[in-house]
Amino acid sequence: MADSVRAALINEYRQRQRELARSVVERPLATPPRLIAAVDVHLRGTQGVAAAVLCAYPTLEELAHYVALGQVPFPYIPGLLSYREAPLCLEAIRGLPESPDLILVDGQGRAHPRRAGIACHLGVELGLPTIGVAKSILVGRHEPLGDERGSVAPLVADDEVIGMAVRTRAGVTPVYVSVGHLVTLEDAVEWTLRTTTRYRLPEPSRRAHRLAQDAARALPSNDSRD
DNA sequence: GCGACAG
DNA sequence: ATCTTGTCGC
Repeated sequence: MADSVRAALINEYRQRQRELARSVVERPLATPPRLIAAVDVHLRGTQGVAAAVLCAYPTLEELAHYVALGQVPFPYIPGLLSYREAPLCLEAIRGLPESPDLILVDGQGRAHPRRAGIACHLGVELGLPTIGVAKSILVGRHEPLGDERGSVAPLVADDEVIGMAVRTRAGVTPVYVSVGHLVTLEDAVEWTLRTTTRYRLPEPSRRAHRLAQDAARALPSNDSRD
């Protein structure tokens, strides 16, 4: 397709994100979440696998999980990840036997060029509290943070605090936490730390990651068409 | 024009 | 993310 057409489509999606960003609600979690879920996606060619895991808090015991398979409908374009991964994530979360009180999402929430990362997208679509927990930065910068678990540093872009770099474990690269929907940034950091035990990522996220990875590996094989 | 760039 | 084994280090 012509580059000009592609550029016009990209602008359309960006505009949609600006609208989505206006629907995001940042407010304190009403009650402590008892059911905490996480979602993650693994890709194999044009096929995708999304896994949602439901855990109990505070035990972090796994109560249920659901795996959704399907074709991935959109290319990876930095800033437009939602359109690639959100449909399968929604299917996976909706497949859980109970609605979670909080969802941990692999990727950014507000820490996005238009303040509309995939955690915002899923939260608004589901009407549920979500937190973005990303392994790397999409936009923004931060000062160095302490070495101990629990150290934080504000992630700033356009003179605005859009998220927080959080050391979830001593001696490991921080994760980048931001509001998805129906939480505050303080809640987001608090619940990221509360669900993280001995690894860099929260336990529900790790389980979703492995589940999606295993399911993707078991998939037919190499169809990496364009 | 030159990088940066979630997963 | 994916293509992919071993290897360095606590």
